[in-house]
Amino acid sequence: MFNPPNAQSFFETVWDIVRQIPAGKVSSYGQIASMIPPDVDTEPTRMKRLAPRWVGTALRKTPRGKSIPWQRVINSGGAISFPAGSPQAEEQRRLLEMEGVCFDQRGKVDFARFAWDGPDQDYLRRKNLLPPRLLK
DNA sequence: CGTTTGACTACGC
DNA sequence: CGCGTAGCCAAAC
Repeated sequence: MFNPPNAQSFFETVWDIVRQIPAGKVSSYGQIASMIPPDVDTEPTRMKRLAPRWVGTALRKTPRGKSIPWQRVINSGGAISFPAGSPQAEEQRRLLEMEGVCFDQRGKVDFARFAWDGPDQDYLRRKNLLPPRLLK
């Protein structure tokens, strides 16, 4: 997906994309990853399962105080990826509910209602990004 | 400097 | 459906 020298720019790309997600909507690690062009050296098939994990890595290093809505990224199953009951999971859920995002009884978000469509075309072109894969 | 640890996902039971 | 797991490799210890 990216070589060590590119890690920082990859992280910043992730943070910038996450900043585009409006309140009340959610994205997934995989959806963010699907917008970032792969390295020319890397096999597309191989990066497929790799990329979302790096999005998680990038998000773990999210700088505080830069108003990045990290809480709006959840996993492909519609659930929060922090361990259930952990302080971080509860914080994320609280922030999302405050924005109007609902969780069902199993703790999942309905993508049909709350999935983010991705940034506008202009942003994609400006940043040289790919159209995101749509969330189910 | 070797080992462990992930804010993931697709896929097979 | 839900659950377990392989793949992956830079960070964090």
